[in-house]
Amino acid sequence: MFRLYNTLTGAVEDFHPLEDKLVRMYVCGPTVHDFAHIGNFRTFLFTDLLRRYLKYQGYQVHHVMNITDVDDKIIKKATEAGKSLREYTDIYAQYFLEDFDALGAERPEEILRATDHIPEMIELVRRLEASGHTYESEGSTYFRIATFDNYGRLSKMNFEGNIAGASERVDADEYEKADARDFVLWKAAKPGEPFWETELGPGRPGWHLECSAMSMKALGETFDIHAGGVDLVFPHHENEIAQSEGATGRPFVRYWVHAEFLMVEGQKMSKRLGNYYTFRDLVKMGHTPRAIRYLLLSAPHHKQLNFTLEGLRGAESTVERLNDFRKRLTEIRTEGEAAPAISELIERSRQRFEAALDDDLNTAEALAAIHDFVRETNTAMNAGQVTAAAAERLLELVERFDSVFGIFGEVKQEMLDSEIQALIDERQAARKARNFARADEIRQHLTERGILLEDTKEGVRWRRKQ
RNA sequence: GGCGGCGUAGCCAAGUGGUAAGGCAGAGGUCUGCAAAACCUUUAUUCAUCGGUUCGAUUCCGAUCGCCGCCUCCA
Repeated sequence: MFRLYNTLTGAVEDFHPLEDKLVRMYVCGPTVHDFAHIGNFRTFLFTDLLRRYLKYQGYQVHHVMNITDVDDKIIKKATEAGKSLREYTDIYAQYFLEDFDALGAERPEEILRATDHIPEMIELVRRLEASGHTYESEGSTYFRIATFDNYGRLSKMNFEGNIAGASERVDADEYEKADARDFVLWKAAKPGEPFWETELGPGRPGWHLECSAMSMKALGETFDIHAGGVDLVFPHHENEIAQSEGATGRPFVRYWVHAEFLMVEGQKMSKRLGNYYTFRDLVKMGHTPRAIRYLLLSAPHHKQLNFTLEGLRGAESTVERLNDFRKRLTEIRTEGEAAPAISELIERSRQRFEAALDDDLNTAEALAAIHDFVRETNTAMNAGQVTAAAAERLLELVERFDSVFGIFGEVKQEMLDSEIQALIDERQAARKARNFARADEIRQHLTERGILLEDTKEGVRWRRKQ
């Protein structure tokens, strides 16, 4: 039985979707104003693993992800760049999807952009108005928290203790709100900023409104899973619940799942500390998308993960080993029946793998099952105990494992944009060079192609000739 | 100030009231003309510190130290 930690109830629960074999899930996607960093991708790779494991278990998954393409930061940057909102966000939305693909994430069934759903958002605000949850102030429309009894249930916030700190922020806020916790549904247009002319007046949507409107449009008023990073629990997800349930009077989401923060070298990632990495930064340093994927998935989503470059180098080795293992299995030609011990190994490994993932997606334990399986299979292959017939069954299990993790094998070329592909090609050339480091002709071969090799005590290093 | 999480070998990290998964790195070995690659074996008397509960605690409780998150845009 698949069990998931539900932030709403604070407990690990058996997972039962609303509809027998269909899972409806919504993931809060990126705000596209810059390249996404690896912390962002930890969340998206986690939700990718979640959708893959649901499919592994035979569910059909309807996975929706939004792209936030309007907010203060985007407006500021687009203006600076002299581009329209759409022109500007198109660029970064495209980069995001390229990175997403390169990391081996499966595309959600629907990817929705906020600015394509203004009418749905207006409609939602109208419903909230009708049920008395809103008020208008200086052309903006706000949600009145006092009208929603369950406010704070998801984040378990103690608002009493926060009042002092909160009131200072209210004074500094540029909008007039009746209560510090009230949030904006529809922001009045400001001079020089993009706006939509609607029945609520000229303006643009509040961030929280986007997700409520799009998720309910795509998945219905009540759906199974809503996921995102932990930092969205409050206020974003709390506000989504207020908006959605305030409008429909029905439960909004059944399982709230949150991915914990990614730490970098023991600290919060920040540009100031110089530990801020985008996916492309790491690729330019010579790392492969597969290893980055492996590392980001290697710890369970409910715990903080400490990202280190040493760990990433380790992940490179691990992923290469897994890839070599699979290749080795495909090359077995020995005839004969599969030995009973092989069947036992397959069954035992599969059960351990599933038990680990059933337990709130314990990826560390599931990977341990894979590694033990790899080692035992290698030992059997060394002993000549694996026939082609056995290898075929072993490979089936590898493919089953990989349908969830996506860490064996290489990324399909067509999924990568040319810049990323060029960097990976160099990396693979370098790996070959390392394997034949003392073979002069190979060295010369690479040198002619613009890759310089230099010997260090850690092995052969490579760099591109300028 | 309010609320919450974490601290396990050089690094990443799982886990449990009964005596420490897995990966990387390191060491040894198999194979190989020598290497490389591949593969195997091995590596924490110990789980931040100090107390307490218990027959027994890394696991429960308390204190201390350290790190982190949310409360404000944020994956």
